[in-house]
Amino acid sequence: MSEKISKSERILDAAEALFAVHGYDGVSMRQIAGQAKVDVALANYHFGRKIDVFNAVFERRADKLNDARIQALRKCQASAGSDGPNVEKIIEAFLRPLQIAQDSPDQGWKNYLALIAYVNNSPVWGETMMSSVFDELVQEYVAALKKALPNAKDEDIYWCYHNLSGALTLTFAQTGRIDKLSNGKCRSDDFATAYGKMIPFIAAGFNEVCG
Amino acid sequence: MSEKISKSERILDAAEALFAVHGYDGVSMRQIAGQAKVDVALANYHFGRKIDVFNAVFERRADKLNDARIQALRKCQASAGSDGPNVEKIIEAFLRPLQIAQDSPDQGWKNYLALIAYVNNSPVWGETMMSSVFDELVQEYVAALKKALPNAKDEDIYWCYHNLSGALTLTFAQTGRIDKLSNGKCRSDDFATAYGKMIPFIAAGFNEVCG
DNA sequence: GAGTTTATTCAACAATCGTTGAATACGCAA
DNA sequence: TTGCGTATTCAACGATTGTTGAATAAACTC
Repeated sequence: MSEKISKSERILDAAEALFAVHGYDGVSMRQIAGQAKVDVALANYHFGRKIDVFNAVFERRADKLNDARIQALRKCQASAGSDGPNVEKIIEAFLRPLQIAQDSPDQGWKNYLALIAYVNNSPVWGETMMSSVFDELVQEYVAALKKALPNAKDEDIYWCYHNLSGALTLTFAQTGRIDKLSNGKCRSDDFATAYGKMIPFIAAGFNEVCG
Repeated sequence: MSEKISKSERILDAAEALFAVHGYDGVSMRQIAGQAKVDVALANYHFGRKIDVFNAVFERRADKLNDARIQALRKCQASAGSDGPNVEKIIEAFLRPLQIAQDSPDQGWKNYLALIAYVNNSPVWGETMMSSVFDELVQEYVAALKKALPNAKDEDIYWCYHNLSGALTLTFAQTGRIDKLSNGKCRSDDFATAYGKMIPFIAAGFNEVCG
């Protein structure tokens, strides 16, 4: 028998998977409890209200993700000269840690990224939730990008980051649309390839607009 | 007194505005009816079930949008030589018709684009709904891009389109996140500027990956 | 203006929602 | 074993959900 997972974690796993697909309002506490094989009242007991379950899911993996990305940035800064890393290296540091979602045997990571996609695109949660958890990290990356693009205006950097964020978010969502469009040549869940194409694409965009 | 709007259109307007912000499950028939100042049962009478209201909203402006984009493509193809327009012209034709959402006095257009963002990022609706309404148009643009990028592999074109679609979708969503990140220097609802930065950004990405 | 179709409202249905207070089971210290 | 705090279940609450059949109003035809 493999190691046991506590019921409170099973609740978060179930909530993560369901919220990622159906959004906050598309999931009931009973669905979560059912999928976690737990009584309805237990989620309330452990986390409080439904919105608190949602927040708990959103924050659970945030630190690990932020740490991995910060370390990737530090590493590429360390191996660069005093001018700092170029745009492509910075984008790569931003994206590659996300492959944990594909490399990890834990399907929860993929669900988590899909949840981020839902939150980031939501007019309700997009600004507040994303900012509270990811802004510090993003501003570090923006600072690195400004150093790599000394002639850029601030607003240009942010618009380019906006494009990066959008492309990334759609990847997270794993909707299957590109699979259909490309008639199977591309696969939504193939993050490695997605990032491989995205890194030079985004870097070229930054250099064009901010160069 | 200005021209009257029929109750069934008021229902669609209300549904459009609400679905765009809260998604399918975050909106009740009673909210829609309330905002449209109409009885609860009327939406059922006119459109059928709740999901049919959703579909009706999604399809209402689709033809007009597709027509405008096809015409823009035809126009830029006509003014190009026999080699066809270059990437930047094609992307511009793809994006500029969307400015109707900003130029039109009808706020509904902005709501509609936000709804598209919701659908495109949804693992539930993303593949089926988007494909049924927009695939024909997209494949026309893909064909034009292939002609402009004769050395590109098919899958590269689709991955690049994926990046374009993601950046565009996040713009549609108008979440206000870039406003906060940039400390007010960029505004989520400023589509004209967003497209102005996006066109050279995306074109450079295509040329880099598919060139 | 009578008759008929369409549009709209009213009232109500069963089902599901989030949440809670009380009851029961469990885990561990003494 | 006794006690006690935590974890979990049970049963139920009022509120809201989508939907519908019947009743009423408006628009249109002849």
